[in-house]
Amino acid sequence: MGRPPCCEKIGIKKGPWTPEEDIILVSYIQEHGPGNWRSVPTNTGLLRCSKSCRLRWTNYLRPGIKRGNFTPHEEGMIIHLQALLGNKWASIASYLPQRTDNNIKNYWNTHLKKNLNKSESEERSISENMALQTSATRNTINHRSTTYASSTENISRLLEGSMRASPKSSTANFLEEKMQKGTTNLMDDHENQFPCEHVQGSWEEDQSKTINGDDDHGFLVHPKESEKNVSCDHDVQEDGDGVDDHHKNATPPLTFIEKWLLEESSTGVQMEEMSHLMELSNML
DNA sequence: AAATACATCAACCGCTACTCA
DNA sequence: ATGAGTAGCGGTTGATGTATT
Repeated sequence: MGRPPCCEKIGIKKGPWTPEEDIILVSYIQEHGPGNWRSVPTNTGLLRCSKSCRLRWTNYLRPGIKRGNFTPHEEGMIIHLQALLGNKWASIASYLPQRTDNNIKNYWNTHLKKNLNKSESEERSISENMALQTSATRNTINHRSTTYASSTENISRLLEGSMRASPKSSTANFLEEKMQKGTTNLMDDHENQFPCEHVQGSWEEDQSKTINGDDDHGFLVHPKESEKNVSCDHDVQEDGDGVDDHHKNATPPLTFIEKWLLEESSTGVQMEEMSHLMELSNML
């Protein structure tokens, strides 16, 4: 028979989220943690379906999301993981915890796929392709310098706007209070309030490590700073999703991957990634 | 300066997987 | 064992911004 989609309910709003809605959602998740999305619209009064709330959080508001330019290394990771895993964007995203699956998917479709096809037609080697793609893509995206480093930044910005525009809501007060207390670093709260077992997916675990690590706390990291942490602490969770039957179709050029990773691994970070990739390749 | 084409990405849709009663 | 409900994933669309003519 089939259940009607939740979004077909009357009165459910669609389209772009407003700053006010973002604030409400963020403050609710601050209080209750992500999960139980069904109850979010009910408890917040948001005229959005649970799905939309979840997507908004995971793709945009979630702490630790890095926006803007993909680094050459990230590009390389995506290209090779795509070759390895196919269009398993969520799995690929688990290797790049600061990027969302949606983000990676978009980037692949708009930049990498195109360049890859072009390159393939020129019958170049994969490593040569990577160099080409890297420089080409950098040229393409450099004009877009909107590095939207963290969701706190987003929220504080929109908060500023909404506070100027409208009388303070209780949620706005809640957030502003946090900011003024110097705990703009919502991630501290996030850590306190979202213990790892509460959060789902691989990101949160990766993220909690990233957040706990070093001196920056993930949330208010300067874009440049956060870039330094790209692909650090990739404690990839093999939750089964990452390695599935899709791989059977893939014939990954593992030697290239290994070679590339070795070449790239001057930072040492990639060694860990490589070991994960090797694990994957062993399972194929 | 205006019109048009192109690029980007947030958000939606529909499907599958998973959980639980 | 089964079916309903929910979460998550991947493909696609549409709004918006930017470049080009």
